[in-house]
Amino acid sequence: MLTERQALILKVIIDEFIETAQPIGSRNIAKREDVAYSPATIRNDMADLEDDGFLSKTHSSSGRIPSEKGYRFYVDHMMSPLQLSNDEVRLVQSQFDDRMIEMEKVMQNSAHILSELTQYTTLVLGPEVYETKLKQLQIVPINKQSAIAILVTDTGHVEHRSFAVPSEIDHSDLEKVVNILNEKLVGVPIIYLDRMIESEVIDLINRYTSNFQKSYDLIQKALFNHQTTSLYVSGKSNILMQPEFNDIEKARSLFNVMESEDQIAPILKTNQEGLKISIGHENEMEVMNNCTLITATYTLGENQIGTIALLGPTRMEYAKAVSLLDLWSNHMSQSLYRWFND
Amino acid sequence: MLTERQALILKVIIDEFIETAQPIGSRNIAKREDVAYSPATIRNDMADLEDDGFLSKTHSSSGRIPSEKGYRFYVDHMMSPLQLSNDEVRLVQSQFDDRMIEMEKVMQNSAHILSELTQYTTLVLGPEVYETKLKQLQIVPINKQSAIAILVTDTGHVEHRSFAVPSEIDHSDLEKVVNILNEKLVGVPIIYLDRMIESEVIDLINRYTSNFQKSYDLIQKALFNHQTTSLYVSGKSNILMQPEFNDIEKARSLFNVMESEDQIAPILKTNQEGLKISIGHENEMEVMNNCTLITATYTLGENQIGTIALLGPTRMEYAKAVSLLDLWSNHMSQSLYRWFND
DNA sequence: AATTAGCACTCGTTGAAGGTGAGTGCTAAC
DNA sequence: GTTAGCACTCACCTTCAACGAGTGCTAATT
Repeated sequence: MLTERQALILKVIIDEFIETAQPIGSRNIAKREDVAYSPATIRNDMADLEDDGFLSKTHSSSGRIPSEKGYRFYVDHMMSPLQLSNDEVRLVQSQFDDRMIEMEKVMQNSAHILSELTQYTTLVLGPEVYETKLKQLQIVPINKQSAIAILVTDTGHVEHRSFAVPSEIDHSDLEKVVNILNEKLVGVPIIYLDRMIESEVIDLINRYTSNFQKSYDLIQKALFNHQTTSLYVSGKSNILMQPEFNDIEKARSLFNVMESEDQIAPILKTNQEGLKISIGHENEMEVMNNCTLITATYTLGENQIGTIALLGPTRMEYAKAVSLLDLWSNHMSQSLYRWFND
Repeated sequence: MLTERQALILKVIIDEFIETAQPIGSRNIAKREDVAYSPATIRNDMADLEDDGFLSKTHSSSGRIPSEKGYRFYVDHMMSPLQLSNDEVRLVQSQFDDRMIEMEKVMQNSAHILSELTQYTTLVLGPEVYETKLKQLQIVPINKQSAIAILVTDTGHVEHRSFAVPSEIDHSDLEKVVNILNEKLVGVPIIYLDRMIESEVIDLINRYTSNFQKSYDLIQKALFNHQTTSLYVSGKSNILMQPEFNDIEKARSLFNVMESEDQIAPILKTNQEGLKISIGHENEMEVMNNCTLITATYTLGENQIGTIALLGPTRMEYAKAVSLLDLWSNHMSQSLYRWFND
């Protein structure tokens, strides 16, 4: 479809535009060493590329900028994976050493490091709680009126809530109920806890005193009654550094979306395996129409358990972003496998 | 020092400027019902107020804007505490019901609600860990190679870290060590844990097998080896909504500071009791020279344990910000007292 | 037939010039 | 002590012209 020369010109324009954020003119392209054609020739090809929708102009006599179709072609057919620097690779590897590790920290850290390395905003969506299984329940009394309930899952996720303890309930009551719950529920997937309690535990508890029931109610409220989608966002303010957000209104509306977990989480969830790149209007959300979102999934064993994503302007350093995200998600999946599979 | 009329004019200018962010002219002041003087009279007083440093101009024929000295005078002498709306008061109260409660959630929630109510950025600095005492240690094995160590304090703070377990160490070893630690260390202030271990526990552990020592090392690394300053920031992007940050460069530099816990925490720490208002250049940090920071401390019993602050432009709704922060910190202190003192 | 040189044309950007209006300071009158 | 009147200032807006980076088209060159 594209001649070799057209492809070269498209690539040069995209590469330059990614770097400078300025429209690219034919004369500047001709100056490059790897381009051996005159400005006029280049102009002809540019006109063709524009006709075919790969380029556009900001006004009738301006240089060209890539269109979304241009980026799409670039990403699908011409992008050479960037050789990451040794420093970068080493930094990524060092994040996954064998020392202390737990889900929250991994995700937080991932968001942080990737946003540092790319200067884009990083979004990490953690494992759905219901994919994981109960490892242990624990009650820690704080004082006469309050206690903390702690739930640990087999992925090392720790949930905790404190709650008020009515005076008629003794800590030993709580403890006994927790023992019963642990006995019956350890190993049960979090999502089935409710059903399991219904069928296996309720009867057992009802056999005992009313305090047991009350204790159970407390624990139930504290631990089983809330959904957790764990979303970590880092480098939100990097978006401000991009010239496409010099218009402060655009920055404001994008920030508003990123502040809202409800709006972000679904975008990250609807996701096939591997890397996915959504350019400009391929993003459903209107405020992201001048952004690119690259998502990668990570796995625990065979299960996809979460998503990690980079959000930047459509003028994104695709090669670098893709390479990094790929490297990271692979390392992460491998490490999770090592840590959480016996 | 100021005549009554001058004070009135100063107050009107500040009130109007807080609302509109525009320089205020004499004619507009004269139009107000509560001002019975002609523009010329007002102009004379404005000139005097400018001579005394309470007002300034953006250019020679512009209206007046408050100077930092003007705000300072306003805050110290003329600000009438705002009657908060019933909705607001009720909302604040409802946040401190007696149900499930724990430090992290309180702080997170405080930051969130206050930034919603004020539209400024809210910063909450949590209790220094070393002010609190150990309530319980716990180890939860995840699988053969990893376990999670959980530390609970008497303020309901929960720290947890997972760590790799070498093959030669059995979970029963870990458990025994934790038992010893709990026996000796419960009730000890977190800051003294190290010393206490040195003097009381090490000997005890050394009497047992080398696996005990290794187990202890693991736990030590996981739990006792990191400082926690818990800083919660909410509504950072609110700063973007303020017209004084239409200049995106200013917004960028302020964001950079707010992203860095190291730079923010000290500002919140150096703090006397009660409310403190730092206007413009009273803030040491240069990027905050056009901001006002209002900090309030909250207590647990007699001890100040943390700080809660609002950051906005110098043109801040002082009356509302102060009233809300005051109301909130009082409620918070009272609730903490109820929850964490027997 | 493909490439390139030449040239007229487009249009955003910059800066100067002039008009407008909200504001001031000063003086003189009330 | 207060106010009316008036000249003055200056940010802001609009208009206009010059500039230049870029284009498209045509004709010449390879």
